[in-house]
Amino acid sequence: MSKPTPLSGFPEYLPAQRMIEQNLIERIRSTFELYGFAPLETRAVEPMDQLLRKGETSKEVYVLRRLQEDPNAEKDDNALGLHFDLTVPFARFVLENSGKLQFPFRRYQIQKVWRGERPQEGRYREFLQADIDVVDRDNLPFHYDTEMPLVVGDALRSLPIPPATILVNNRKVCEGFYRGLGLEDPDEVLRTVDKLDKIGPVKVAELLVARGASAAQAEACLQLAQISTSDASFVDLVRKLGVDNELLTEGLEELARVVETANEHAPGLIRAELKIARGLDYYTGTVYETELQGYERHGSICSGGRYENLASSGNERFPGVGISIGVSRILGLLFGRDALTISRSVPTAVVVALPQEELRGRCDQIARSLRSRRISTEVAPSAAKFGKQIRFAERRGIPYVWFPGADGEPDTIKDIRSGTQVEADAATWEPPAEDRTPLVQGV
RNA sequence: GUGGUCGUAGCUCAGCUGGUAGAGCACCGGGUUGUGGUCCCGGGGGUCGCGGGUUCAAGUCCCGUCGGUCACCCCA
Repeated sequence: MSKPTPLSGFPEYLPAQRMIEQNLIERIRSTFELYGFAPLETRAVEPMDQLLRKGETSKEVYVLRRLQEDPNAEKDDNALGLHFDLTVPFARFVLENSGKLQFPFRRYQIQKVWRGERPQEGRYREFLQADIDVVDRDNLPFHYDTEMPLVVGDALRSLPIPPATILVNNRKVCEGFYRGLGLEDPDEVLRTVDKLDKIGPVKVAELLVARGASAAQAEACLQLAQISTSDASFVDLVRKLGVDNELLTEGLEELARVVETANEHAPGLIRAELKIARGLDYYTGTVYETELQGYERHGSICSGGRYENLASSGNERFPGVGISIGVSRILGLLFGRDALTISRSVPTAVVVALPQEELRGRCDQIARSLRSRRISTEVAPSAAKFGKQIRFAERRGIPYVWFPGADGEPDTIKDIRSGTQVEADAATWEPPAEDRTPLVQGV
């Protein structure tokens, strides 16, 4: 068998990187719980009709199929697909368990998702998302829309990564504005305007006109899209464009609340950016996007929004709002620039040197004693020369080597970074707090 | 899914218009009968991503494929 090669879009990390990933996940998780979000995990698959319920993303869904399924069977309406986000499975879960949940229900979910897209840096076919959502029965108070950026802001700021800015918009602003202008197809306009950064205002205007807008309408759309403020001053800027529409007014009011709340609790975190659209078509109001300083061109690292109708069946309706941190994207981008480091490639804090194979039992006892105080310890693999045993630790970044004392002498422990070696008792020795676990740092 | 670009030792790369593979670092051993990181000496390691074609001869040309990356699409 020839040497296995990587699978495009399915990244695998070495232990050092996996420890960094786990470190970030843990910080995110604890922030989510700090805000009272309850843990949830849903199965990896959903029935296709659930996944496709909301749109034309079908091409991206990986379908699950048995190798030996009957080729003559009639086409399977219950075919399964891997979920491509965590919001749709969550909506299904809420409907399925609505009788057992208390509302408003807030949960977090940190899981892999799959999309059949062409991979590139920061874009994968299998990747990890850390998602929070709040849903309520019938009506979800708007203040949850203002809470989402605060939670995610705290989570992101707890990570050793560059500063992030949450960009926020509201579908009602755009739709109301376009309708107020007399444009028929707000979704189409939104899609076009969303390309502003990539193709520029001239091309966007051309496209809008090509799709039936007048020059004046196109110009107004562009003016709206170019509004970007860190406070609620965008409201006046929009008003000056002279479009009047009820939905627009409602959207402006909502968006202003999101921005003002963020500025009150987390200055510098948020920016109203009236050109962002978000792809997923189930968003109906607030939409979030997040740029990471220095990595703006690689797209959003954290997105979400308000969905009014995602979870509904019959006369039951559970509107929600949520946002998802793209853990894999953040890692991929930062790893690509060596912008995340870890102090060692293994969890081990102490290697117990082995003087002779016959003393392994004694070394195991030392290790057990250290482990009983939660100090990660391993015993050297063989009774090699001490120089080699020290090198074993050094290559892995392990900070301490423990030397059992020869015939009656006390044990000693050596900090191989400084070279200092002192007497130590396995029953009481403690490492400095910063050496207990590998240290993850941004560069 | 469409198109562009790149792919030589673990890493960074050299290899002229085709003539049967090299450097630095890393790694291993010895100098140093047991405490590393300096220095000296020595060593292992590549079917040049993979497959096919052209040619007397291909890392070097052509095609395909896989992988990385970029653009489109879409999006974490």
